[in-house]
Amino acid sequence: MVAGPLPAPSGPGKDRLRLWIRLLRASRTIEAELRERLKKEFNTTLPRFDVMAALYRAPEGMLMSDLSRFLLVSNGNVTGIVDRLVSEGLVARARRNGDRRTSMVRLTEEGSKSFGIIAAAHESWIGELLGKVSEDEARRLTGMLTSFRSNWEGRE
Amino acid sequence: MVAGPLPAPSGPGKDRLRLWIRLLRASRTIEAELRERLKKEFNTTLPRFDVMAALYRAPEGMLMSDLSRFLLVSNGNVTGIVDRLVSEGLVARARRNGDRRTSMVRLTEEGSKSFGIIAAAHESWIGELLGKVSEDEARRLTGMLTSFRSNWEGRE
DNA sequence: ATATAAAACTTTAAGCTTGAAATAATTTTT
DNA sequence: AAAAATTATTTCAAGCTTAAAGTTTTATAT
Repeated sequence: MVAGPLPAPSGPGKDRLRLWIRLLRASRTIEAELRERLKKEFNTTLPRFDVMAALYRAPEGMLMSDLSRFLLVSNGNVTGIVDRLVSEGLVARARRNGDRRTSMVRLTEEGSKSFGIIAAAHESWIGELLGKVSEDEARRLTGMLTSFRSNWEGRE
Repeated sequence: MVAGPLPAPSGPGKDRLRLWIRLLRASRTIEAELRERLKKEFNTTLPRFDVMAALYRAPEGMLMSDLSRFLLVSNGNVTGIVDRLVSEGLVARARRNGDRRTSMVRLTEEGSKSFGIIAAAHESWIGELLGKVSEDEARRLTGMLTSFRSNWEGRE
């Protein structure tokens, strides 16, 4: 029994494997393009952008653990990124009276202004990069991915 | 003109932005789970797995630049990962007579055996993690992502 | 009240990642 | 043939990433 010269994978489960590979390649392709443009146009990075985007939606601020949960990255990771954003004056940590273990992290005035500009460019880039996906197709795909997410969250 | 307390984004282009966010979250969620299982079950990493998967499909070997192009990562990155795989005895570099700048990289006997085992587990994990996506839906999604890719490759 | 456990973070070590600079070999131009 | 340009790869510095271990503070149990 010989496998032959690399036939297209087939059999039960292969459709899902193929889906995963396509999904991964699509997101890596777009991610690479965004990373490059963020660097070139605004001298920043995707992780910094992600943190700022999360904080932009939360004017009252977020805990480090909120950030880490929301962004799907580890605690220690967020510490480093926030450290750098703080040293650049884009983000501030505010000690809390109630619980001295935690601190509220939020955008500074400058951070908020800066993010607004970058976010506008970011949105138009996405429009460009996904331009060939019709609005209708975009909604259908989004729907499928949303149902994936709720299934995921509901797993034991 | 006030933005209001964070309404769901709407307007032209918002559907594509939302799609991108969902796409990114789905792939990060799955990636994190795979990374954790690869570490726990086989004491390896996703980048190592990716390199070995590419080499598994190419018994005759691949150039470093082939690997880097195929995996969508930088040249220097591949150098490091291959270095580690070589030091673990899973991959070998073979100098070529024709062009002494390049070397053919391929799986060793051990690497190939090891990858076979890991790949089987990997495929069943994907089946499990995407289990709620029906085979039919998987094919539809894959089709959309494939057309994204060909559009992408055809852009100037 | 004291000890124990839990929670929120930070630190650390190892590895991944990129873009840019450096090396070395090959090809093209003059 | 010598010089210049190109190609394939590695090295480097800076930053991202994780899991695990360590700190400090708060909550719970005895």
